[in-house]
Amino acid sequence: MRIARAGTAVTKSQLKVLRTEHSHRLVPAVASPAVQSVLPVNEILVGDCLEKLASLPPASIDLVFADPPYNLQLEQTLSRPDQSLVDAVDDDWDKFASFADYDEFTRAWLSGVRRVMKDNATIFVIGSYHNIFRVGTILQDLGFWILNDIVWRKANPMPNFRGRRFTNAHETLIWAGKSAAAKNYTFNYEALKAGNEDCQARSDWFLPICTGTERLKNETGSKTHPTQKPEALLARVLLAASQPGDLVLDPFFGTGTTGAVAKKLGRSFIGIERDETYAKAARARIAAAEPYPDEAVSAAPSKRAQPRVAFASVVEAGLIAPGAMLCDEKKRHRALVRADGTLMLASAGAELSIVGSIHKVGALAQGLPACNGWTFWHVERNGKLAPIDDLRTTIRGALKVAAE
Amino acid sequence: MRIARAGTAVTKSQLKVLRTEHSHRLVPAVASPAVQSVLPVNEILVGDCLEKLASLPPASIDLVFADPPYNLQLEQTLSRPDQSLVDAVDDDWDKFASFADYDEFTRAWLSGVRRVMKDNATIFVIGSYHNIFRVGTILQDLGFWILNDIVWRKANPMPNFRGRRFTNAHETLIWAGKSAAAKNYTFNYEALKAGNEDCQARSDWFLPICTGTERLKNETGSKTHPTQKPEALLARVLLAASQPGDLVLDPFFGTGTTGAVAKKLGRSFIGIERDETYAKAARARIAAAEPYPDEAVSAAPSKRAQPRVAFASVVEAGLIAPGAMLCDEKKRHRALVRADGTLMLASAGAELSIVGSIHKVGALAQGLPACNGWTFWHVERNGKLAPIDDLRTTIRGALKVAAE
DNA sequence: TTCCGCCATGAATCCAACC
DNA sequence: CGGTTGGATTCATGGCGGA
Repeated sequence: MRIARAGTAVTKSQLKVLRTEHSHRLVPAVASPAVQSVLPVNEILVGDCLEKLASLPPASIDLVFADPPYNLQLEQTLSRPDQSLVDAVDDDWDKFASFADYDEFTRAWLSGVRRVMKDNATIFVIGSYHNIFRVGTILQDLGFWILNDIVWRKANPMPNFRGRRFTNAHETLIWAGKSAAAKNYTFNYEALKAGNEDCQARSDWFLPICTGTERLKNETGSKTHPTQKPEALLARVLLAASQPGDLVLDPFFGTGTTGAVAKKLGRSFIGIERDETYAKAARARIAAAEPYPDEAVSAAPSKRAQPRVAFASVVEAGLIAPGAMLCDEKKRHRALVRADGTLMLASAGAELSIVGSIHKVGALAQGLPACNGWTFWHVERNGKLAPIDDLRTTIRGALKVAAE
Repeated sequence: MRIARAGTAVTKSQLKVLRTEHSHRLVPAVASPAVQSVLPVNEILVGDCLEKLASLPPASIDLVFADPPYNLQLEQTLSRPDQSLVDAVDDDWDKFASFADYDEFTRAWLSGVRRVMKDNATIFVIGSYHNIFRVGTILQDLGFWILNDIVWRKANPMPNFRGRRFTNAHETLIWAGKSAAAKNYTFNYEALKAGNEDCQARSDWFLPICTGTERLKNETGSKTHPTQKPEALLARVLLAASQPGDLVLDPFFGTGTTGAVAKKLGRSFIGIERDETYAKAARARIAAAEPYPDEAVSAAPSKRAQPRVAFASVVEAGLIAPGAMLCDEKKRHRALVRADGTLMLASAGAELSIVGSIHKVGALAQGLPACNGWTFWHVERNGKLAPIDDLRTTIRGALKVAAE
């Protein structure tokens, strides 16, 4: 049995699961020993995704992680404010002639993946607004059952350089079961809760993007793959929805983040990748990966820093009303609170149009280069002046419950 | 003209936009004065969403906020009641049929909404993983252009009682323009940034759900509407993507959160709601809402809206004399001011014939593809270097006085 | 050795007015 | 309508080199 062979440190409860699967599903699926023997565990299949999927036996996979092309549809170049050029994803593999073409491609690979999933297997697909809605629709149309959509909030996203949209600071993962009937999928609820300060794991995850030494580079020092995912993201996926010894399929393997994390966490993997350059880098990477000690294979609580609070959220929360007046401690300067969280300086007789952040307006009022608006501006409550920093403290108390 | 009436402090460039829209779109659309006169500003249209949308003139709306139904099993507007999801989860045909019904409904109302949107209008649609993927796909298929997907992270989501999934702690908003060609949509970038600690606004928003006194209750104490959205969410939408006086459409008005917030923020609204009970609650709520003071909601001055000033007029005004020398902040480059408002680069020993605009010469001096000459070039005054942007500010001040 | 400043960079559907 | 020009625009992090 390849699956049993590939597993490491299988616990009693895990054994029970394996046994159950064996008796109910694996046996019919692997009636032909010839087929079973070719299940390429911990290997990278280099070639076309659909062909390689078709070569795998049905109902053999425990978990799927898929990072398909996003179909970004970029048409121009983009420069940073310092005139440096953004290194965009312009690879051929991300180009599709139309939404219809992208849909056809998506339907094909998702159908192929669904065939090789065990009935209680689940799938994660990651994407952005360019493609994720199409992926989600097709998942539903094919009979998958969505369990959650999950938001990967990026700690350090690329800014919006032209100031014409919100900073695109997240990507979306869809987590789905093979069908609505499959209720006995793996979800390590207790472990996730224990690793999250005894608080249920939420559908929003806060993680940095992949940079630094984790980011693979080629000989010339440029990135090996344009869209390498952070290992922390894959770790959270595998820890949440698989057990040690499980077999994880990644049909868009790239440089093998899924494989490296699977090895570290005591899972097996099968990767499909059509680009030999990526596959080669993945092989070297996975060979160098060291499995963690068994007892370390559990979710680790993440550090949390003091959350940054915007003055706009103080206004939104109703702690101070638009139109209210602020002043400094000595009542020498006054400013009006606006609905969007900016201030308008109320200078005697002068132009009333100075509008800006609490910090900027505080600095302008005093003629200083900078100012901490939180401590400079005060609000009158019960005849006493209190710094608006007190309002921030209130907000932080509420945030602490849920924010990371 | 309702639109001009509603506008406040219309600038020259805005007037031009209005004129363009008037001549190209509004006039043909409102050929019949009777139709124009019935634009039901600040009213709630009680009835079928599609019918009411069809009664509105085309290209008349500045911003749309839509919170469509997504519970297939309870949705009565769908042409076929759906029992298939519960009873026959394995039946792909039934499943497809019910999704198809939802898709048909979605395509219908989104088409109706698109017709009444001005070309530079945008739309926000909110949903969860049950429906948002289908909404996003249909938005794209209808020609809308997605600008962002936005995640509303809930401060206090309902816990997951079964412990079989991640706590569903967010909802998704899709922000889209009417088409990819429409680039001049409203996005109050600078105000959002100023209200967010001078840091550009991200695609993930953290807000509490609607509870407490904000939550409408009926006589028996139960909630009036099952999915009432928090006003803070609507406030952020309106503050980000509309201007005071703009007309906001909400085709699923419910208990009127959009209308109440629009009134408070100096926007107009049109609501469509088929349930008279909800509409009645909304009317009372909006009547009780108090607008914030004008100066708390007026459009924040943005650099983009400032009138253009030619460097030639700075020279003409005598603020800097022909023959004067400019340099960059680090005194690495020097250029001579010419009487016609062009600069001549003074490179050491090399050809002196490089002449061009402040931007071109700045770019050439640094070997960059582009440069903002206003902030790059400096002039020495009283032993200190000041950017020539200061001179532009002086000119603009004079222009402002002359205009009044 | 440590600290500080400078520089590079990340899945990006990223401008608008004028001639 | 297309080409050209004006000029507005960035956050967090890691690496590196000099002090």
